[in-house]
Amino acid sequence: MDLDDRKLKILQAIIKNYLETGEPVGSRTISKYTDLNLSSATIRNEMADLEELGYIVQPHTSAGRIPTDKGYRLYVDTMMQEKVDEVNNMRDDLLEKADRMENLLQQVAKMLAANTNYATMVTTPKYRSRKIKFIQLTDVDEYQVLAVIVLEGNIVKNRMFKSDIALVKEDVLKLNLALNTFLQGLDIEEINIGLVQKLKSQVGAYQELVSEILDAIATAIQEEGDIRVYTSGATNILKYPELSDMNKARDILSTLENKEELTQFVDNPDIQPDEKRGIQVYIGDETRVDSMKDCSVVTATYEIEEGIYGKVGIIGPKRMDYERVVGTLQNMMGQLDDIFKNKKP
Amino acid sequence: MDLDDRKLKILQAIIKNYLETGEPVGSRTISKYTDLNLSSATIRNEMADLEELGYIVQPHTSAGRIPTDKGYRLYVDTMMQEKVDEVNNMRDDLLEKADRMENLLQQVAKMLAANTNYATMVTTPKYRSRKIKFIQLTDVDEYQVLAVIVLEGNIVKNRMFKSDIALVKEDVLKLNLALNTFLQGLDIEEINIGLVQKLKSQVGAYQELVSEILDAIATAIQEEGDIRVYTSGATNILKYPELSDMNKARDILSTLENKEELTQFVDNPDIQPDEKRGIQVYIGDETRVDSMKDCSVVTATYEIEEGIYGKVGIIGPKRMDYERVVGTLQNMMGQLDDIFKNKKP
DNA sequence: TGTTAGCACTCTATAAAGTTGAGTGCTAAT
DNA sequence: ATTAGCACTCAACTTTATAGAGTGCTAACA
Repeated sequence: MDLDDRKLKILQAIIKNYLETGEPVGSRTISKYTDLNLSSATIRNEMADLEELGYIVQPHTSAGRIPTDKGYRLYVDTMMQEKVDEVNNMRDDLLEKADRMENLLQQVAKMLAANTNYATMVTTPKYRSRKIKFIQLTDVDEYQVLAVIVLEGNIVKNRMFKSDIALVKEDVLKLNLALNTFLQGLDIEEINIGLVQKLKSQVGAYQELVSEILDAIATAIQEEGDIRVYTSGATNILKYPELSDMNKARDILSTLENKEELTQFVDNPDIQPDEKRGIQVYIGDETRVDSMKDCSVVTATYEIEEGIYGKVGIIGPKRMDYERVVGTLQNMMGQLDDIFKNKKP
Repeated sequence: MDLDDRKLKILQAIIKNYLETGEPVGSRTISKYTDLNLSSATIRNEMADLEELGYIVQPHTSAGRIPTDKGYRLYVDTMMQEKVDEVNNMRDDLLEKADRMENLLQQVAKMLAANTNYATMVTTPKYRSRKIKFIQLTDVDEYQVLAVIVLEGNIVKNRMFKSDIALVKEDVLKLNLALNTFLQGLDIEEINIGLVQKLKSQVGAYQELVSEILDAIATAIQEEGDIRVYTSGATNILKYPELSDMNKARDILSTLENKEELTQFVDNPDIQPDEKRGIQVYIGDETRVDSMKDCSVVTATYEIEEGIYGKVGIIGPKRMDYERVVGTLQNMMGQLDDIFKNKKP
């Protein structure tokens, strides 16, 4: 027995219907609301076959059928016809409110959540190594100095330091110069003890301050390498009865609140032909997150420059409206591309 | 009929028991588990009185009693004996992980949530006006310039700008000087059109860049004035059956996710004698947040310097463990005080 | 006069039993 | 190969019964 055209059509009808209603779909429904013109009995026979093939199951003997993960997978891979979503003027809204990367990403999460009625996540882009572009020391007052650290890619960090000894303006300038000559263009791994010693030998009484600054630089680079995750619309999860079971809901919401587990969508082993903006669909267990075994996650990849990318994800029930979600995500990725391109005129 | 000592003791016993169990408390329970040595019948009589006085109610005829908001209020105001919570080594943990204000506050929210099993919120401190301490312009490359804006209180903001025309090093220096001479020490309201015109007349071809920078300064100051709210442990709400009703839970969680409504705890009209670190308890409707009518919120005030303060809040069911929460908060406020004091040696 | 034992009563929560209806699988006829 | 028809199943809902926690009231007691 194999999956002929009619079986495929019936399966599609079942899944479509289930996506809308969330209720098991019976043979009569399919018989009535498709143009196949088959009686419910025939549909029943076909359904029995589809069940044997593993695409659908009955929650219990006398109920209709619901799709299995395998069924959803087939649907997503071959039967879905993407809807292009009219997320009009999203870009304008985005630009208006967000002048900085972090805001932008948070805004993206928010808009997607509002648009889809699912929970959303956005990860910060993942950089490989980051080199130091330059450091600028400024004396704020007699005992305080501000260090602005600019990394490759124009990532700016600033830290305030307190010195135990009163600062002399010329010393600060000298320190600045010393730091830059030693550190400019270096990566974090390249800052070794020898270098630190050499640097310290040149700064006289300010050794302690320099230590602090070096630490700060290290953590700054480190933390820039960390992936952060923004989420939005977590409570949308509660709109879907099949996820509103108190325990499931708590687990999912915790996962969304804690965020750690979400980073695992970034490094995905299954690489995918790229014509679809890196859109990936994880169904149920495919998410590899235990609390999300009743969810699906759709992720898309945005790239801010060659090889530096992050993920945008939509988290909803398995019966989420995949077409719309994929459409919305593709649209959003387009908007983001525009923004990132426009940023370098 | 008035609230004599015995009634008070019984009320206290009822509330204590209800805080623990969350179940209506019957006369027999009180008769057995207090040292009053009264029969359940007597307790019943007293309970009837307490009900008439409005401190307790029956959810239905044949059930025990639960405290009303008025009952809780009396308890919190007069009967509670604060437990000092041993939040040991919290400070070390805090300092270790958080080198910056924002991180610190987020960390505070997280630790409190972990410690109390309730949801928590922390607001950023509320500044009055902020004056510009100095601005520092640095050319990053030929077309880009970095502006570091330092506000009074050592708040540092940085923005990157693109210039349409190639930047000349000396021009950037001049621009820097001009900006500082005009803007240093000024508040946002003091930057008027006349001043802007004068400034622009001195910067030759860079008028557009200056406009952008001024805009950025304005939004930087503005956004520093905005109160942000961090929350943590939102899902703890779901641990309490009386809040786990799907609709209540959704509403509460949304409120916590959206955060806007939470800022209203910052500006509190009821001022309070300060020996208790500004701890306030809002019971049910007192929160003035509709979705939280079944919750209580306990807030404490931290002050980073004279007049500049923010709030830390714990959100839980009405039957939250007020003693412990107040204790924990007082403790935490102590730790924060230490940290802020140590910051200026 | 305050306290208490005792009893009838109330009402929720839980369990048990009954009912309904959507949906199935199988068989026999087309 | 398709379909009408029928017996069967099972979750979901409704109804009825039962248990028990708790009350209010009364009358007796110290």
